[in-house]
Amino acid sequence: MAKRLASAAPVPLDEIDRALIAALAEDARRPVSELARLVGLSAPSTAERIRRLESQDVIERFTVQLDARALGFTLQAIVRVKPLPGQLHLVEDVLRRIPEFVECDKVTGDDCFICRLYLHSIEQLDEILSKVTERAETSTAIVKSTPVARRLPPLG
Amino acid sequence: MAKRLASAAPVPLDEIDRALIAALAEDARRPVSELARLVGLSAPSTAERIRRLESQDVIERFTVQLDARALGFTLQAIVRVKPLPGQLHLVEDVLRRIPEFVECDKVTGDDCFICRLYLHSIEQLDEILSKVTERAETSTAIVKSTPVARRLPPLG
DNA sequence: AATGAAAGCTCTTAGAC
DNA sequence: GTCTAAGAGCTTTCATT
Repeated sequence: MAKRLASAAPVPLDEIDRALIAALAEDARRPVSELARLVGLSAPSTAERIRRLESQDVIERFTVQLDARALGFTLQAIVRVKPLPGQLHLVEDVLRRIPEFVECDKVTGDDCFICRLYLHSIEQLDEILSKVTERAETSTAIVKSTPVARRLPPLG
Repeated sequence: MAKRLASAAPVPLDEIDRALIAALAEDARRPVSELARLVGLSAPSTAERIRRLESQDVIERFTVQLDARALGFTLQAIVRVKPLPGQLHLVEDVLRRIPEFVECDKVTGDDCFICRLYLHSIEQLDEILSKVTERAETSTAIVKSTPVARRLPPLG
């Protein structure tokens, strides 16, 4: 399965590709036969399109989206992390190793990292951030609601 | 399929549930028979566990993770958005309607919204933010790398 | 690239522990 | 809550257009 170069031009998608991706985004476990009906192709063609989208790296993977609340994570926070001088790599390692940080980006500007943190309670915030504050300044915002939950970007 | 109450106690997961979720997170399209082998149960029991995790809302959905770069989104930005007085609801609507905002949280503190924005080019940043800046102050950080890509929270 | 038909798997249901 | 067994349904292969 030939891997696409990171620098290559965008993969062009047709209407059927877009419909297929939308159907898979809704429920990735739908049988190929059902997907085929939805996009108006035969099952073999549909299966081949899915394989093609995977080998072109348009589809990274099929995965499961969990509900943080059902798992007892009653709070979410967005934490901005600004490492103290000389602590950049250590801070990155610390963030990686704390599993409650479910997402973390290194960004331009004053705050070096922006991270999403899942919490069982507000008390847990201090507990977790204490592992970071020896090496970085942090600034925490508690999530009150999520007007846009993770969604697909525009496909065309 | 009885829906779980949002306020209910966390759903307790056993080792098999955790293995099953991990296997589905890696590849949500794996056949039940393969999942069954991986977790050491029969196919019918495995299928029933998946249904149970869905009806308990632990599993929100099975979905597809796309590669933004293969789609031509060469840049990602994190934008903090602080609505001007009286513009809060309108700003929220604007963010929702711009599909390049793939995620958006309303948070405590001075910046009301924190959003993730996919971009085809740096020129597109101004283009998109101009729809917001009439109604809000924005502060943009460009993503340089992603030390922690979206991952599962701790399950146990 | 897409299709239909058929072989081979996979899923689900049923019934029992 | 789990299992086996068997029928129903799905996926894949391949020859064809």
